[in-house]
Amino acid sequence: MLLSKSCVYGLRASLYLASKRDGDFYSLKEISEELDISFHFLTKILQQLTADGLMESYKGPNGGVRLSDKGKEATLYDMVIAIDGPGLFTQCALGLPGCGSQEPCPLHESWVDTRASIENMLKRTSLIEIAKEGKEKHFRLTAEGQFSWQ
Amino acid sequence: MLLSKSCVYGLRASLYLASKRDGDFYSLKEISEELDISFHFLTKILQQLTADGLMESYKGPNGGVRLSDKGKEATLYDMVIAIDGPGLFTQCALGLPGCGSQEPCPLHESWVDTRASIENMLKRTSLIEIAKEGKEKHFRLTAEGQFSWQ
DNA sequence: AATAAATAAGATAAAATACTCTTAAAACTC
DNA sequence: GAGTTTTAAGAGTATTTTATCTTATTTATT
Repeated sequence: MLLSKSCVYGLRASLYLASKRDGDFYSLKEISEELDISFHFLTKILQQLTADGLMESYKGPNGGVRLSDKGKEATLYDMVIAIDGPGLFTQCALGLPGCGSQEPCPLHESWVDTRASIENMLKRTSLIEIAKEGKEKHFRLTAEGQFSWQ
Repeated sequence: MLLSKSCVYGLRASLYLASKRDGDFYSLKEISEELDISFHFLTKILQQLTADGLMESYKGPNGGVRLSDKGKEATLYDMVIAIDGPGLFTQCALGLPGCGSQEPCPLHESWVDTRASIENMLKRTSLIEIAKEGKEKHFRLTAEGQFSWQ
């Protein structure tokens, strides 16, 4: 798969938050239940995003997580980088270290373009914009479609 | 990563064979040494490609593997399908089952295009053609560049 | 101050992927 | 036909990814 499961869960949770009221904290329990993601696993992933400054968390009753100012401007690309790292956008399709225009593998030239198109797709729009569109068009964010943008 | 390691090893071995004299069998030992891939692991992967009809094998002294007629016309796409399966070209970027134009996820429309560009890149040229270009331009097929197209 | 609700963090477990080892089967050489 | 070389196949191990469980720590409420 293109993205790890951690990354996909992180993206879905990010879109969830991007669709909610700005500034409010949403509990991990609620997010994990609505998006049907393992609570503990999601906790780990969002901790990473919090450590990266893309989210903010607050402990205690009525605590939870929300997008930080940085997170509100972030794109899918920023989230992918924070969770899966830059590998997808830098590595050789054949896994050869140091592959580049200097010492290319047979796929290098084609792959550079394809890689860029993946990168551009993820960079194109901010989470907030995607969530806005998702809200308008009632796009899915879960397998069973149980989540509603409200 | 985009492709599994099995898949990358399979592609590299396929390009190796595509660059060699048509019809000759090349031993797994030789391939694994030249391409710096674990012998036993490579064996498994090429067995898969043989079972799939993309390669032919011959046992005993002077035995080995070679591209079948089907394999000679194959593209990288065919090899990827044989090893990693069609998931990369069919699955939702957010992993949602049944995601499609009927019930799209927020990334669906963008992802469909990007996915197609990956598919087209892999379908564009046959192994033989890529190997021919690699030979002409001395492209790398190993980390250290020890392999030579000769 | 005590209790409860929530995230943080560490340890553990399960599953998938990557890799290795051993034995069998086929084909050649003598 | 005995011995050797090679792929085939199955079992076993290691590592990484995914997921769970347990114990802190922080904050609010009473």
